[in-house]
Amino acid sequence: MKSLVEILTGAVGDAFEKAGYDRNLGKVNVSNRPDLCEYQCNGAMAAAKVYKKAPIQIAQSVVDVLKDSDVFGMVDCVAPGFINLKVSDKALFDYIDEIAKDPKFGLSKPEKIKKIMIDYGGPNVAKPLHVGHLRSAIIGESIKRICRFAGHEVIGDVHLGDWGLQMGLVILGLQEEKPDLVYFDDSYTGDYPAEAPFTIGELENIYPAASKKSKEDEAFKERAMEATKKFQTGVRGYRALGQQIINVSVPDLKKNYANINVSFDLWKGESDVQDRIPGMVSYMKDNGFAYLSDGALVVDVKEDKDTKEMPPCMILKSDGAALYNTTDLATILDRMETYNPDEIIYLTDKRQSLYFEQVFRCARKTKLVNEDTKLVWIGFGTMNGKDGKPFKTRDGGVMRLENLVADTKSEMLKKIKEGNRLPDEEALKVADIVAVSALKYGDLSNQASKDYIFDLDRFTSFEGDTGPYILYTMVRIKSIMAKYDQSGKNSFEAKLKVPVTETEKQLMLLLAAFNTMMEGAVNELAPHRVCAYIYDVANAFNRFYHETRILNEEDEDKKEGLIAVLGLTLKILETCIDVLGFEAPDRM
RNA sequence: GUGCGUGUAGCUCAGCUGGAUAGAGCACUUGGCUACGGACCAAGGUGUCGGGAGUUCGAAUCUUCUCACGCACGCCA
Repeated sequence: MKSLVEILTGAVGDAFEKAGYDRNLGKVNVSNRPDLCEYQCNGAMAAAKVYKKAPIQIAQSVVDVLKDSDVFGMVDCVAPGFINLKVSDKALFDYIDEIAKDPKFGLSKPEKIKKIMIDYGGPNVAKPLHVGHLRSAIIGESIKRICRFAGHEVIGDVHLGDWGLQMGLVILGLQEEKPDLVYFDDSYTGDYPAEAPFTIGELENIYPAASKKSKEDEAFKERAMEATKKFQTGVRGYRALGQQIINVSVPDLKKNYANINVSFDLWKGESDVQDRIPGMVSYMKDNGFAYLSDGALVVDVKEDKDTKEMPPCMILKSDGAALYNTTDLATILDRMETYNPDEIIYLTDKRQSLYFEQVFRCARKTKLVNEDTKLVWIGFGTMNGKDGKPFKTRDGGVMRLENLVADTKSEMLKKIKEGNRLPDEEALKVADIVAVSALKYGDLSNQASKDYIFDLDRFTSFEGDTGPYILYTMVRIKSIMAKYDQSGKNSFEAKLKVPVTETEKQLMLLLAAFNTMMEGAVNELAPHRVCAYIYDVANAFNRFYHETRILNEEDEDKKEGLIAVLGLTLKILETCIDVLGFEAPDRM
């Protein structure tokens, strides 16, 4: 369905044409001078040069044609050639009435439904999630939901780090502690126990201890690398242990992600594609893509138009071992063969920019991907503390994600209890929900590519541009609608009416722009646009609410119209926060 | 050295891809509760848009030069 600005653009385009000018000059935008008009068209100024006429004359002749249009409630032209417009109440009502009936509120289906894979999360098994994993999870989850809302087929893959040195460290650490385990007995040929030889709690201690030791003790480090190699080359006991590490880690990871409303469709990892590496490597060699350079196997990815240095993409280290690139390329191969997606989106720290450019070029050059499969990389900035440096715990360590979430939740609980509106048990549940909104909104309202400052006080505040403020507004709407229903009516059946006040119209104009906003968010994969939008909607609603008596409105017909606006506002806000990855409680 | 990114109000951030007087929030001041949730609303002032030059009717936005900071540049991920 056409957006409101498209409809208005059509009408103004017609007018340009009727007045004897190119209809493409009729592009209408939301006004940046709300004191003067709701929409504006600047085409007359662009036309001036082409038609060698004063822009104000052109604008005037277009305005003369538009005067009769019932789409506009006001048309005006101002020097040097702005065309100022207000949509008519009736036209706005007709439009909003239509989008209210559409589950997607007027967002058109995509021209082509794409199969999109999103690679985000990227946790390592055996290592607890830390704050560095937060942005990938939050932004990736939102982009997944945005694409899905748009109508695409979306698969989210966590892409576990389950193949690197951390596996060897844990295995060795465990061996030091429990050398008698059957996994370390090379002569053992029977089945390994179904139960893991460690709990998640123990696992979380083993890794940091082993990691620390490997930094201090060179011999230990070498043994860890050896253990890693034994694991990677498939020594039975080591493989079985590796599997146990995954078995114990994954449920814990799922729990932690669930805590912040993040979930994945696929729990594949680096280990799943190892079988593909030998074939892929010989394919690259056989077809002349890969060659030896300083002992390492590389593929050149430099292009003629490059102005910068572009090192080759390394496929194998000089000792013949696989590395990150190898696994990522094999993963692309696997995804193409298993899912054949139209698009693969990666979310990583922005410092990996060059790396992904190399990998993507290599995948293209070696034809691991189809020509029409898009590879998209989204690099996000660092989450910093108030001092502007990467976020740390008070004593300078790496903050575990679990602790960050817990801190946010307890801060939220404190604030909710200050409000003293809810019984303790409910307060606890609500605090969790609101805390997630605080955390996610605080992150998503910034542009992903930029660094941002994590400020717990600000994010958990009920005032200003925050998640809790948005939720507060929604809770308020719910409360009014519930009261309306108590009088025996059904708020969801209330019918929209032509707006009666200016603030109501302003709110409706914003609701009508949902589809335009969402289209932009989809095209740009930009959750922060959704945040900016709901903040505007919440503000417009609160302004409207403040000066409008709703339940006390005596004219039942008017009251029904007002309730219907509330209902639509709520539904649109709910849709928006859902794509952002959080939800609203009924009370708070 | 090469490349990429960032620089907008005291602080945290927007700025719809070239439009009118550059906007929000926080903080600060003031006003509004017999009100549907006052966790709200209204009002108040704050800017060399890092700097210079250019492109044109018009630049925070495009080009170029320059400064500051951050990041990345073959066997880590």
